[in-house]
Amino acid sequence: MATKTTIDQLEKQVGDTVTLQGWVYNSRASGKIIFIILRDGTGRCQCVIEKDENTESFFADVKKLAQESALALTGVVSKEERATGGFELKVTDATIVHAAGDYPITPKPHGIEFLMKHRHLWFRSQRQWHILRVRATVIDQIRRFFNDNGFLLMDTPLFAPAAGEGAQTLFQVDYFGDPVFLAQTGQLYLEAACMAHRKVYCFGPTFRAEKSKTRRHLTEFWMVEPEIAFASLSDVIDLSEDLLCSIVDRVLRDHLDDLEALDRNIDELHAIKKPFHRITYTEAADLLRGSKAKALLERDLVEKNARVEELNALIEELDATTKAQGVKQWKKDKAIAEVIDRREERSELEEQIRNIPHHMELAANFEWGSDLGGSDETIISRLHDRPVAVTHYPKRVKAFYMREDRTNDDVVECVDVLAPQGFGEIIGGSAREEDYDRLLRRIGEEKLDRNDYEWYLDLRRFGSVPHGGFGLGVERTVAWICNLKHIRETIPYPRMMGKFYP
RNA sequence: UCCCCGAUAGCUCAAUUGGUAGAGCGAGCGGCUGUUAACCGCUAGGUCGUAGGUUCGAAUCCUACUCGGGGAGCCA
Repeated sequence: MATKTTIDQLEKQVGDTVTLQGWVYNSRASGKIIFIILRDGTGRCQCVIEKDENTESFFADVKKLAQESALALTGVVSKEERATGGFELKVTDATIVHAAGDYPITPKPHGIEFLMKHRHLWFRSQRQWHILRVRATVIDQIRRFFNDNGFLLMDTPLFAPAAGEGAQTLFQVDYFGDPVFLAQTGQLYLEAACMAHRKVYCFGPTFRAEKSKTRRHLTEFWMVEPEIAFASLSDVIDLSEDLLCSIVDRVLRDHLDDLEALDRNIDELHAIKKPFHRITYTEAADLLRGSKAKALLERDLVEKNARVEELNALIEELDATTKAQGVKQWKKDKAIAEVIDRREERSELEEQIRNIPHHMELAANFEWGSDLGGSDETIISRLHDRPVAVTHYPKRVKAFYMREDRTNDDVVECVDVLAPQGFGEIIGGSAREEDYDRLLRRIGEEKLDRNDYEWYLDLRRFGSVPHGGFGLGVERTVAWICNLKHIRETIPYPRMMGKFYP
């Protein structure tokens, strides 16, 4: 009797007769031998069926199975260098669990619209499988980090009566006839909770009705928010460093194979160590206006133009291959697929090249007082090899609850942590205003309705202390760690502007 | 809300620039004993996003709309 096992256990079972249950990832057959790449959720394994007296009863049926058909295969495990994964199952028995119909996602290139429509099937594909494994570990490490460091989980409501920050970007829902909003942060509730439990965090989905269709935005995403009583801005930054380092270390420990499959530069991740760079907004503004930023963009322009030339030549060459006589079809297929990729790269570069002069202008003419734009963040993060904590933004571009700098009323004690390699903001946090009068004044200045914040003002009436925290976006973190161009691949079912299927 | 790009077979793309709509993959049938996105032969598969316009003639040119992609603003 063969024992049931999974593909991730095969290295301990060489020589044994085992049963694998899984799905046909790909299959190739000739007259008397079938190669099935079986995937079982834990990995992929090549299974070989040779036609003989043992296999005759099912050989023809298995040979006909379409991609993603489900089956159980029994056979002897061997080490096999020729096979993907390094192991092979020589099949002696097979049970067809379900013969699949015409599976839409073939092992050929597909467009993003098609893949998104088939997200429920797409995440069976190899690359998506690796990404979602890393996501699960990132989330697990976040929970562990806080649980192991004395933080208490405090769930905050998803139905919220008023805005946390700005009301324009909230989803309104009908709550038994009353309008309420889907929460875009649990922070205010956490501030109350940290006065009861000192160190707390919340972790859950959050909703933003921002009308942005970019690679960095989802309307529903996951955010973890810690909040600590008796904490200064510097304590908040220390915590963000420790958290990010622990996430990166854990992923490097447990997911090297996934990162390699995703073509992630591992050295760049190994470089993520404390301390991060800390600069003030004012220093960032100087940096933007300075010669380093200018030189970076000028070099960019030269390099990107050179790359476009390179791509032009490459595309021409590949095009010739696809049209040449006597070239094997699979070589043409590969050339066509590469042409598509290279053209996409080229059109992206061309857009970037078009934007660079504008970005240079924005950076060179950056005025103290305005918020850092996306291109500004990219410049700052690319001028550093580790994450950068940018602190002390002008008061008027930040939220009302942020603590005013007691030495300079124009700025607040806040921090944005920018991921390296131009990935941009993954953390936003601050020390919170603990002074009753100052907070009340800020509520007035922002023209918020004081009545909505009476309970929040209570926190400044009864044992108010300095406190602070931050929010970390899970999807942006995963995109950075996995080096993904687009955030939509970091969550099983992405919700974006105008998209909620499947 | 604004700017740029796109829409042709189930999928990914061609169509000599205005002159009879084509290939690969996938699907079906047949062949092949070590394949790595296997290979070889045959078959089926189309209201060229929608609606107008220009023209002897439109997938191709023009206008509007719809949908999608990328970016700006805003943000994690």
